Amino acid sequence: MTTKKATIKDVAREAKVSIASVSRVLNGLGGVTADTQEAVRQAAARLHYVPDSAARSLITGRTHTIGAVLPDLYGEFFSELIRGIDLAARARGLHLLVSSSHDGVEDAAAAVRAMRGRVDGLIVLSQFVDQAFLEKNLPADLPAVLLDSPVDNPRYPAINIDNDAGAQAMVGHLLDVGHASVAFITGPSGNFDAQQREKGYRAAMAAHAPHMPLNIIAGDFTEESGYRAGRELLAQRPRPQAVFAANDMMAVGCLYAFKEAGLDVPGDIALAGFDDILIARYVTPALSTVRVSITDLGKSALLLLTGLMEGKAHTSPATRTLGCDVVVRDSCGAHQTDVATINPSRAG
Amino acid sequence: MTTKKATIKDVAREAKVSIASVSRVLNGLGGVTADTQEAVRQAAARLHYVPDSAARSLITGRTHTIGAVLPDLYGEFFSELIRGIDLAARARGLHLLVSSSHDGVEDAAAAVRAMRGRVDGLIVLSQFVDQAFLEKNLPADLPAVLLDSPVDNPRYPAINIDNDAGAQAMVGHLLDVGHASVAFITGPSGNFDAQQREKGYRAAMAAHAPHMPLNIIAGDFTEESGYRAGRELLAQRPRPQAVFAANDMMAVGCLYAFKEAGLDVPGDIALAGFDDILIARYVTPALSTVRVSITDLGKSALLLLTGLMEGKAHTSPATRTLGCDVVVRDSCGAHQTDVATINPSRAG
DNA sequence: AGTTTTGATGAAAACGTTTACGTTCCGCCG
DNA sequence: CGGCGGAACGTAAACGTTTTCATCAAAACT
Repeated sequence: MTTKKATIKDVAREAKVSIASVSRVLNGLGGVTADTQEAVRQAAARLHYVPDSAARSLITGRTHTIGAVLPDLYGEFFSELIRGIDLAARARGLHLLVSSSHDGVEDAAAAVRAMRGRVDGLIVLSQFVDQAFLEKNLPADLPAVLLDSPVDNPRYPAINIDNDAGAQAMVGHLLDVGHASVAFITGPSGNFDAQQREKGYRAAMAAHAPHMPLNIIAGDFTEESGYRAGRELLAQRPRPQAVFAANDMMAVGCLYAFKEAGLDVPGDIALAGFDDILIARYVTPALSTVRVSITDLGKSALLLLTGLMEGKAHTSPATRTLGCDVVVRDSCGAHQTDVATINPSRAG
Repeated sequence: MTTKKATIKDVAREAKVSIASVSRVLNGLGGVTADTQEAVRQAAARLHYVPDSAARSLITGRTHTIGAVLPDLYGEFFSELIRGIDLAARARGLHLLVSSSHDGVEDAAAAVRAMRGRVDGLIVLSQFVDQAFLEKNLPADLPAVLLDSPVDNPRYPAINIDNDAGAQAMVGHLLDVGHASVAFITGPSGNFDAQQREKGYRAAMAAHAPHMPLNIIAGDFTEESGYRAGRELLAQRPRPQAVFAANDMMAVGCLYAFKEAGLDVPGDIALAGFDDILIARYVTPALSTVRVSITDLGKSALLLLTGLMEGKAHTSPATRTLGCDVVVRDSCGAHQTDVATINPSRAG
């Protein structure tokens, strides 16, 4: 019973062949007779041999690992994203190195640099990442794809959620159902998603209700800020007939403000959010929202990345867009439950 | 402008010293004059030198990476767990390699084996993992800690959630509040958590209501199974006064079955779950449940693992237990909202 | 039968580090 | 003044692979 770990040499000795042949067999390179194959396989099994990945990486220059740099793992969004990435990575035999929980530019930079040499490619989602950041911290030879980023550069392909179209569709829906005045609760000012959703709100209002004044309240994506925004809206005279929050958590906060005031949703005031987080289905009334398939986002990112890694560098456009679906539940006052696909330009 | 990545040799040449000195400076090993230090530092900066981690791992045998093997990333539990692990790992300068989404024994075995050589330590959470599995797939020299596992062996320290005490406390609470008959919805039969929660239910009933017959319905942790169990319970005569589901998702499913039947919760029937998932707070009525700090679980696991990696092999007991808190909300019929710490034996 | 082609195999170089071991130099003590 | 110890630094071995190249036998041609 050997307690040391077996190396390729041990297998070679055990199988009475050279290390080259062992390597050939185990990597399926061919040029080996069936007999030696068998001998090597058995020897390897007998010794419980597992190739040392460090040595392999050193010589091949590949790690079979991809890295994911994320701002924080908190909440459903990131867990779903990682899950999507991991699922797709596993299917292609790749490992996943995650690095999250950094809340400053320096933190993010360190995370990206630490990936150097450990991964074959990188998926980056961070509001701190812009063109300059990448040029400074990203090794030139490391393929990377950006998520949810305003950077538009062929060297760094990006996948974005179609926030604009999603928001437009939802606002359009609210207006269609008969709510004349629609208020909007924004996300944090620096957030790219939040900006685009606001843009969509403005565009939809301009298109469908050009005569109505815009009604925009500041929020920061937290439930708490949604609650505050809700109270603010309640104080308005006349009260808006519908409220569209830039994300679901704020919509939920808003809902609690309305409930607290004794209002009936959607009877007295309609409400809608964005993201379709799990909770949306479970609050009362169930929240109408805009769904984005986060798992798909992760999957698309990985696929795009592996494409890059395999050398098809500039065949694809710099930026892709992932469509959203309006999910009509009870909170918006349209009585059927239905899913309408808004933007069919799904990436992948 | 060199397009190739710089190696230690390039730095040595640039600084006009030997590679050994470069290594010494960059690793802070001492035995170098201030002059050479400075020269090396500058050369390294000039060339944007970053040590190759594969080469380093090969010679040192350390990767500065720890691996997490999980069954699936779906749901809040795993996202919180990973977050806890990542947070603690980052604080100690360790990277995190995750491997999830495997649903068979073979899958799990492959995942564990693939970690060989890539990580310095392993955190494993999988219902497929038992003593034999570990002996077969885990390299003898790889430190590992188990999560939520029945294995009790000093070689594989484990951290478990105190499901038993948590379940006992909740059932005790339900009885205390005045619900004479408490039914229980089980989890999947193979699941360790589920088994322990059932054990807790039985123990609490035996202790507080020895005359009452046990009322156990099968479930599998899904919302759907909770719904079915709820309908089954509704058909019982007499109807139980309270229902304790082995996890929150089933409790939610159950809640919908009750609502559908027009029952008032907790007026007509009380309800409680286990896990304190995010949704628990948002359903109506808010769900009473047993909270376990999953982030702490991840953190404790990582701390225990680093302890192992640093050689303190057998100083700690084989199994630790992480306490739970009963969270009283509206669904159980006790009117105050309150958190009571049940088991103060927190690991860490 | 002689020559070429083919295919299997092994020897050895290479990857970029860390580190054990020499070497050199200098100051110090006896 | 000779030897000795220690600090600074360089040389080279080692880590475990993959891969190129040479070798060799056998099969395939002429």
